[in-house]
Amino acid sequence: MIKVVTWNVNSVNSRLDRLKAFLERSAADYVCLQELKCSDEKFPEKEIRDAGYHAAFFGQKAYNGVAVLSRKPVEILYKNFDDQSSDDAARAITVRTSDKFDLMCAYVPNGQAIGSEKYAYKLDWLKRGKAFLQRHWKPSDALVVVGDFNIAPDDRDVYDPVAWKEHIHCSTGERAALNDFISFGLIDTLRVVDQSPGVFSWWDYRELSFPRNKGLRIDLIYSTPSLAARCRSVTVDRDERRGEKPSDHAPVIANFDP
DNA sequence: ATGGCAATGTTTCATTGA
Repeated sequence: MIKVVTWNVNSVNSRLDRLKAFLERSAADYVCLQELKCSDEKFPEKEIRDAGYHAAFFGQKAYNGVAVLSRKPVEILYKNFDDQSSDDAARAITVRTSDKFDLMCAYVPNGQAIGSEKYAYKLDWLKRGKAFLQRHWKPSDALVVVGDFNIAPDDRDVYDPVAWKEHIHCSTGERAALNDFISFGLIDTLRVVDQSPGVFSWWDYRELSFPRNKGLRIDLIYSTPSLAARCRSVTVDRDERRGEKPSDHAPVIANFDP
């Protein structure tokens, strides 16, 4: 099996002990991280190497930052998108693996509030992301696109769809932008293997949201059809949300036939 | 309707997250 993980760690340095324990216990082949919250200089490259992983990273002071950790070395293809827009946020890194697929790790903008400047930036980011995919890949290629999309794809992915109706992460505009992004030719691997509602990947730190399972599924693993056909399971590691100093996101893990 | 929690840097508050 090829095990691919996406996890918003909410500061890689603050989560370093947990990350090392996760690598040990999951034995994942590829771990895509978002919200490193550190510059490249402060990325814990040595400790990750000591844990048996290579690291392709694209950091930023205080905010954002993405990385792909891997058992085998990868080739970095792109940081962010190779378009003409000016990006001051480190939100995407794409690598070529030696397992015959390319892998993009994305941290989609939060969007803050519907109608805000940041909301427009979020929709535009996804539009630029689709154009980026179209420039470099075809749906018949082997491509995995994972990350914190900051959008719950449909109401099964929301603990209280009525309360969240037309709120940030669930709005019609965001869902349309996400559907347009994946219309490149991407499939939500979780929905290949599991149709059930209530599979969440994020729970607010506040209000005892995790014990009450008041969550959202916003951390997603997409792939092109050839790989989706080889997807055998997609699970959320809820244990990672328990105990001392968890991230507010849990890792999402997909297993593909080799 | 509001805030509640956590991390970072601008640090004992402001900003951002979702």
